Amino acid sequence: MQRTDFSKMACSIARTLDVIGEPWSPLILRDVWVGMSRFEQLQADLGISRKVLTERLNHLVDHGVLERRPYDNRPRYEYVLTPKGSELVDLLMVMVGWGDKHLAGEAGPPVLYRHHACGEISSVELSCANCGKPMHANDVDVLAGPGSAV
Amino acid sequence: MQRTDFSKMACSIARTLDVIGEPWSPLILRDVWVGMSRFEQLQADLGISRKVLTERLNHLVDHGVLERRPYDNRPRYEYVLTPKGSELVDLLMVMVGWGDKHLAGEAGPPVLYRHHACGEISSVELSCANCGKPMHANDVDVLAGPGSAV
DNA sequence: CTGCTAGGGTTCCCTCAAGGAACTCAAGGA
DNA sequence: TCCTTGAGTTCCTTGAGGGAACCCTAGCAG
Repeated sequence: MQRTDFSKMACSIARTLDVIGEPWSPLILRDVWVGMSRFEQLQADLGISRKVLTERLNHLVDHGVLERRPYDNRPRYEYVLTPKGSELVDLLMVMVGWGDKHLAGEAGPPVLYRHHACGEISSVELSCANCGKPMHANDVDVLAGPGSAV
Repeated sequence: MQRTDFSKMACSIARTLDVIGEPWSPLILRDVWVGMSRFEQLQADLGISRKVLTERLNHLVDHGVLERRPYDNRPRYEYVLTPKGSELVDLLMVMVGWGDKHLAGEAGPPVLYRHHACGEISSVELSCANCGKPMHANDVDVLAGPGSAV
């Protein structure tokens, strides 16, 4: 956990980091996304400490990213993405895109994504929600918004 | 710093986290993106420990995300985004989108982005690099790729 | 040529989170 | 009755983050 509290900064990046910025959280989200939903599965797949896994799962549930639901008469639970959590997966897909491009090396990408709409192996691109054209770091001006601290 | 080393995992998310997953790194990147480039500026703006700022900047430079360049005859340096670093800003823009939607509250988004292409205040949307249609968590199948560990 | 200032770091100590292993608890099943 | 399994909890050790003080270099003022 970052010792400095990011949640109160007037910055959506900092606030988002407060939710999934801790070590392991994005990887937990990834595993849940691809269908791993139980404590033991996650712990074994990630090799994460059980203590930290408990903390992260609680944190993600508290923030409405995951939902904890019983799946048996015994006290057994599984974790599934909420709609809010599914939207966070966008972030993971962009990470995958960057990592595939810059860090995959000779071996190529570890995982491929097939887009339902076109049936092709593809990757994500960022576009403007308004005009649909590409929208990257140098394509925008940054302006103060209504929630700015100043 | 996450104590477990993510860099060797066969996962582009884990590898990307190895580059910018440590506390503060995304916020440093944000500041550099919006034009803050010097050690003292970054330290003052973020309130980060000087020790940690030094470590993070070195790490980002080592990974080719930032470039350290002298800007005076005196030993003064500034940090600027490399092309690789600019592409990482995509990640920040998606964070902003999610944070604005789910965490901004009453006050509204702290910062707005005006898209050069259309001139409008907008936000990013994820689309398929192949067909251009929206591409989110539930719009893809995940398949093993050439660099998969199995 | 001496001292002052400013940027850009180091060094040091303290605390608290991550790692890891052992322990607990509830509900079936043999 | 004991065993097993999933899902945690407890406890100890180590090392990263926070914070403050210190250092080093090069210009510049007197």
